[in-house]
Amino acid sequence: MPWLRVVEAFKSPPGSRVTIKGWVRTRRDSKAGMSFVAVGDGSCFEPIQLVVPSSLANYESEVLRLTTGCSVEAEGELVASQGKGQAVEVQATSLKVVGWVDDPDTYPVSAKRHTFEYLRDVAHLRVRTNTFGAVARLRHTLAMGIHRFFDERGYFWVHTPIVTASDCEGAGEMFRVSTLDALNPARTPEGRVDWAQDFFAKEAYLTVSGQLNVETYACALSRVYTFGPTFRAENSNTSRHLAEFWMVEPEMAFADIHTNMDVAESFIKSLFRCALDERADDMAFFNQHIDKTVIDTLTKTIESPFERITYTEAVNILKKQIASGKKFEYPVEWGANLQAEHERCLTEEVFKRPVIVRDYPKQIKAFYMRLNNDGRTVAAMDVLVPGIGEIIGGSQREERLDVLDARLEETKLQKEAYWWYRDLRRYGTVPHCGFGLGFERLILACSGMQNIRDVIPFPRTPGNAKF
RNA sequence: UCCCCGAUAGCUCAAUGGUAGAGCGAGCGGCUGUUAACCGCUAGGUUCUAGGUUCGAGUCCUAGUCGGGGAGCCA
Repeated sequence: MPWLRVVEAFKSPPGSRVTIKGWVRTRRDSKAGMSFVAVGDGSCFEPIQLVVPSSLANYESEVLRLTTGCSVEAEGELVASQGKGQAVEVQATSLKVVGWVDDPDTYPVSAKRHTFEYLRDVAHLRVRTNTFGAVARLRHTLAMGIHRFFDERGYFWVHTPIVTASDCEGAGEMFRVSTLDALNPARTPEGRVDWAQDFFAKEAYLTVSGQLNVETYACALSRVYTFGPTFRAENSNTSRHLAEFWMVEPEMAFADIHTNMDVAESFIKSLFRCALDERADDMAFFNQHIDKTVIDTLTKTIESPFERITYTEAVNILKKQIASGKKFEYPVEWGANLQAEHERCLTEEVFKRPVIVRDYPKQIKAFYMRLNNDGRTVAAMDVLVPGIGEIIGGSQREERLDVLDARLEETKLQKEAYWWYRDLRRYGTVPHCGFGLGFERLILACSGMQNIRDVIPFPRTPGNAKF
């Protein structure tokens, strides 16, 4: 009898003889001489119902003792269901218990509602719930969608390093990577820690971005992207930050900020479409139980163009909002960073759809962003979406060596440390651009989930690296 | 890191400074082609930790730990 995943069983014709393997979700007994056992194996949202007759030899001894979480292996015939609630079910001819649940009373994910906060403490078991199973499948589907999007457009996936010994990565606290004895490190004659004796013979860290590395590949392969884990040692305690998260960073040669915006917009839309088309079962669940507007939001986002404005226009719009009575905690002033409340106002109240803001004052952006002709703004862009805020940050890169050097000087960075980055501008430089998309923030947007800790299997945050 | 809120049964939550309760889950029984099943019974507690105030603290005070919401940093 062929072993079918539940998702395959649902697609098989009635009369098929099948083997199902999975975990018990619920059990209901009927005095009509049978038990109904819902079994899920994670292959799709819906569990499949086994109809287990009381005539089985182990019915009294085992089937009636099944509880949520037990693993089972059942054989039977796929039949049209006599009951409501499911089209097909398995009329079981045998049911073998593979693994019991030790103590059903304390099984952490019993068949009842649990809060997400509680489930984070049992992250090893929470994926057995409806919500976390759906998130896990959506996460996979979006990851595959990302690779497909770029593959179809001729981008090459570049595996930029996780460990970086070049201190070129700029802003953001980094995690140190070291094999020195923390209690008794090698020391220089002056008594300082002697990093020359460390594993990489210099200070090393976990990457905060693959961008600088991937630029080198863009300046040879033309269209490339990275997709991998990223680490930030910031003490951020919010529902939108993780110490370890996944980031997608495309980088394109012979392309300017406008191409960058075009790619970012079609990228987001493509992924929203991917979620709706390929995870319809899980999306229906999210829409019903997590966020009743999520499918509508994704659909509308796909159908309408993103708003595109400059930072200067954004400031003017926000000032008009204030003039007509809108209250902000922080002032709106040209030259200052847009606060979360300002970004939210733009995307949620003024335009009510995704907004791309570009051309920010150079003093609030990174050294590598291309200086505009006005001499005071750079070709940077942020994509803001309702409910999440910033989901993408990117820019056209400064390809002119003299301008780059001037910016390095302005921001008090050491030219020598960026020697290979500067080489790209010395040898056949080209206009190029790219952006970074927070993968978990994308999953938040697609699912309607509220907390970023619930869309990654094992979240790492300040003070927490359990599991 | 800053501001605010919280921690009581396996889970979600009640309890005026005066005998710690309910719903769900679990166990047992009943009923039923069941499906958030339903009905009855039973078990289940170091009230986060350490101090303090009080005749008496789940409740008030102090410190800590953990969690949530918001802010900053960003993706």
